[in-house]
Amino acid sequence: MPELPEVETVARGLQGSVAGRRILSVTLRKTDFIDDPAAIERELPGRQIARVERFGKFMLLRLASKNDALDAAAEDRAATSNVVRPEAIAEALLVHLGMTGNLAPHHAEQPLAKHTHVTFVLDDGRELRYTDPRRFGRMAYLAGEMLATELMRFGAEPLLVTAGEFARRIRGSRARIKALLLDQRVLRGVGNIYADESLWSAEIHPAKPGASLKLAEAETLLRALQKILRKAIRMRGSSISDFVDADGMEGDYQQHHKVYGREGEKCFRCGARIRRIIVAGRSSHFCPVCQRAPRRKSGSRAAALQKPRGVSGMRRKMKRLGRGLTSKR
DNA sequence: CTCGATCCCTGGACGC
DNA sequence: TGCGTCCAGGGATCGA
Repeated sequence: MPELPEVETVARGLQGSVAGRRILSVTLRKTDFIDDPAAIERELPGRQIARVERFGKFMLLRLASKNDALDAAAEDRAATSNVVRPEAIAEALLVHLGMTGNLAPHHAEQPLAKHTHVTFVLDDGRELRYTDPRRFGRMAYLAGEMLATELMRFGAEPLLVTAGEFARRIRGSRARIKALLLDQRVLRGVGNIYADESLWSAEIHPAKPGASLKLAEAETLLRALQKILRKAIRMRGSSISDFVDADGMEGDYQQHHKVYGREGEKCFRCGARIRRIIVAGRSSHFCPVCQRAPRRKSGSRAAALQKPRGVSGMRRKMKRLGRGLTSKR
């Protein structure tokens, strides 16, 4: 399932293989995952793909402006900047791979794979094809204000966000940390695998409320997440279902998963059996020993089992965390 | 604000 | 071999 490292891998592959190519024509088949199919049929033919970037779990196929040739100098400037300049993303095709999406170039003679819903004929004899059996993906042509507005819905880039900003976003919410990591308005790009892996690394229980994390815990979690994401990118992502990149290659990071998909197996750190529970509506894999359950609520039972609690002071935890809010917005 | 439930969708795993 | 059933999961949406 494509998350940040997988999408980054695909985007890099496409940047190398189709950037600079011109789209000659478009063929749509199933379109129920496309925002505005007519817009794609109307706007894409004749357009040049200037660059392919990742934005959270989205790929952004930036289109060269209609008339001008690619301005190499301008492209270089934009590529080395962390700031997304509005004029540099005036028009783009957004592609979200969902669970089973795949976007990759093929020779035109190659037979269409099953579930091929979109075909972009390129100017070099190849076709950029989008396949997606489950159609949980999404595709949209967006320009100008519409594009800017859409991108503003998302939170910070996990690899760029500062520890302070991350801590502010996490600790300002009472939602559980797992839910916060998956919330694309908080961070863009983190999915179930890397959320579980980073929580295990940081030894934080997935059901722990974000507001209950110490500042140091939040920093540890971010560093763990970033380290894992970088390593996963280096290994071209995780291929757990049938993920392959734009070259048809599988990733290798699934071999390094510590908890994801390891229910019942031994924790690499302490030997306890990895458990799987549902948090935020998603499977959450964790070590019940390394990642202690938060007190109160259903977690109280586990806490009581592990530590017979002091006799009387059963609920001295009235701290109430003075509502650090002011998180604006 | 946060939660759970529900829906979308298909292939793969599993049981008989 | 061939069903039928359950499940996975990102994200939108809705009611609580």
